[in-house]
Order: sequence, then structure tokens, then C-alpha cells
Amino acid sequence: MAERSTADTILDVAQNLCQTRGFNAFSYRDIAKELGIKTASIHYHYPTKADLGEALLIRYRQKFASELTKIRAENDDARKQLKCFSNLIESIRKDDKLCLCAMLSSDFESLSPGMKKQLKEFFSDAEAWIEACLLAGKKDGSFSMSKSPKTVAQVFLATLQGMLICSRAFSEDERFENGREALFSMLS
Amino acid sequence: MAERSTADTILDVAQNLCQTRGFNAFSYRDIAKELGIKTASIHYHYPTKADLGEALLIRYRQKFASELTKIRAENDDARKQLKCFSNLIESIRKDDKLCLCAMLSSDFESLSPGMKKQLKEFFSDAEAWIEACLLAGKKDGSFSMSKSPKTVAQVFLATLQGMLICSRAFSEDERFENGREALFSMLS
DNA sequence: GTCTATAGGCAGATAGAC
DNA sequence: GTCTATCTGCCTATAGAC
Repeated sequence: MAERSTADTILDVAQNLCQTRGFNAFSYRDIAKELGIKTASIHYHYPTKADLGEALLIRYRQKFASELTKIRAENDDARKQLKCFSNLIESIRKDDKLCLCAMLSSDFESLSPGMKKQLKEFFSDAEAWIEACLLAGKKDGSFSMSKSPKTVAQVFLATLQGMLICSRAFSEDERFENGREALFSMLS
Repeated sequence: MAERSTADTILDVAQNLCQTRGFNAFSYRDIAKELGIKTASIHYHYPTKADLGEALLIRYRQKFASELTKIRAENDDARKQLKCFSNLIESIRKDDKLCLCAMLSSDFESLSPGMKKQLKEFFSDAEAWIEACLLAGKKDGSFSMSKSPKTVAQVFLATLQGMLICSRAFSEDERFENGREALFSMLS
């Protein structure tokens, strides 16, 4: 059983705090308290908060990309692939969080250039993956779209992210599931 | 020409800052500096930041509600009404902001009970208004939905809010407009 | 209503011992 | 790598003069 490094554990806690409260609403102190270490130790691994944020985004993108690759490998059907994608987002909802990148988009104005760049690439990558699903589904006839797959992919992602945002004030579990079904019914 | 009260001007600046940076990323100092007054003066009008936030939400809800009433009064067609609604959201996008309530939803965990309540009611009200449009459009045949108007209304709002979030990292003006068109084409 | 002055605490960050 | 100690500055909030 490989021990996780301190640097990784810091990212775990930071990511959880960030997806729950936002980038400007957690501090090195919060992380330090939760891990039983001192803030100076965190600065050793991540000198500035922008460094921490960038590391957060890089790891998140990697994990996300590998999950998407796995989904594509395990599912032939385009519709099933998109369902799996929506399950990924729904699991965030169940933890009362937001997608890290949706949260950071709301904090966009206060981010470092490096973080802004990572954020942009997250959205581009996710949308490209969705677009590929839509193209495949269009070919085999399971989707019908009057707009370009690229645009529909953007709308698809935006809808799921928006559902996380809009359902946050409510404790209704069925909200996300109903919305997801409606979204998929609008695609066919 | 009626002079705006200091209390109102404070809300103007606070709302702008909040929709741009988020509730935890602006301070009484920021507002004071922009208005050329002192932070103590702001505390006179809004003793705590939660008070300020609640006033912000109450006024936003009122303004939003009156705009929706106006849209309904000036447009018979359900589809046109929803287009006007989407224009409201697009105007936020053009200022590189988020809807105040979407922004505050991302800050949800750190809000006062009063603010959480206002937030919930904003979404309920907006969704109810959209649902009424969808019902009218369903009756006259301009919309076809396989899911309940209530659920579709939630998806509709979430999509527009999500598009603001997801387009924030990009400077592409056509993103929102393309997405909006795709959204409407998915309704008919 | 607005100001000066100040409180008490937290923020990110650094120097240097171990 | 982690610690103690400390810096500087910002945060929300209050007391009391004008």
C-alpha cells in the first residue's frame, strides 16, 4: 500500500475545500489544521497559493482525462458514454460540491495567469470529448441535432455544471436526476 | 432627477463587485475606495456583511421580478418571452459577470441563513416563471417536451447559468449566442 | 451620517533553527 | 521537510467625536 506523499495529501484537502467553499474562501491555515501540520510546511510544497491552485488544476485535469479515457474504453455506445459522463458530475453533486473548474470559473477574476490557462484547457478538453460522443451518436442515428456537435457539446457541459450550481440551494436529490433525464431526452 | 441614496449606491458597487469576484472576494474597503467614503460609513448602513448580502439579494430579486413582469406584459408569445429571458442573462455575460445568484450559490457554504433563504427563493421564482412560459408554449404547440415543464424549466435556467460559468474562461462572444440558439432548438 | 481611531483576528508569506 | 517566530497587510466590526 503506497503511502501518499504530503504534497498529495495537501492537494486532497485543498481540493475538497475549494470545491466546497471556493478558492478565496479557504486558507493555508484550514489545510494545516485538518492535516495537523503547520502552514509553513505547506509553503514548502507550494510556495504561493497560485502554485497550489495550479497544481490543483493540473492534477484535476489529469484525473478527469483518465476517467474519460476509461469511459470510452469501457462503453461502445455514445449515449452510454455521455451517461457515464453525467454520472461523474452527479457524484460531485452528491458530495454537495461543485466541479473544481466551475468553482474556479466563478473566482476567475482573481486567478493567476497559470490557473486561467489550466481552466481554459479543462473546458476545451471536456467539450472536445463530449463533441466526439455526439459525432459518433449522430452517425449511428441515436442523436439528432440541428446545431453543430461542438455547440451542443458546450451546451451539454454548461447544463450539467449549471445544474450543480442551481441545485445547491435545494436539498432535493431528485433535482439532478430529473434534469439529467430531460437533458438526454432533448438530445434525441 | 432623484438623487440615489448612499445606501443604494453602496449596493450598486457591492453588486458589481460581487457579480465579478464573488462574495468572499470583495471587502468594505473596496466599496469605500470606489465611493470615496470610509468603511465605517458602510457599516452604518449595513452593520454586517451578511446584512449587506441580504439587502443585495432582496433588491436583486425585486429588480429581476419586475423585469420578468415587464417581459410578460410586452410579449404574447411564450417563445419570445423566453428569448427575452435569455437576453437578460446574455447582458450579464457581456459585462463579464455572473448572475448574482449563481455567484452566491458557489459561495453557498459561507452564507448566512438569511442569504441562503433569499437565494432559494430566487431560483424558485425564476423557475416558476419559466415553467409558465413552457406551459403556455406547450398549449399553443410551439414547444414539445417529453418531460414535465417544471423539470425543463430547471434545465433551461441551469443551462443559461452554466453557459455564463463555462464561457468565462473564453473571450469568444459567439459562444453564448450559439449556445442559446442550440438550447432553443432543443425545445421545439 | 460620516468621520477618526482602533480593536482583534486572519491572510499569505519568509527567515532560520532543527 | 517540518518547525517556531515573525512580518506586513487586510479583514470585519465598534466606540465615540463631529
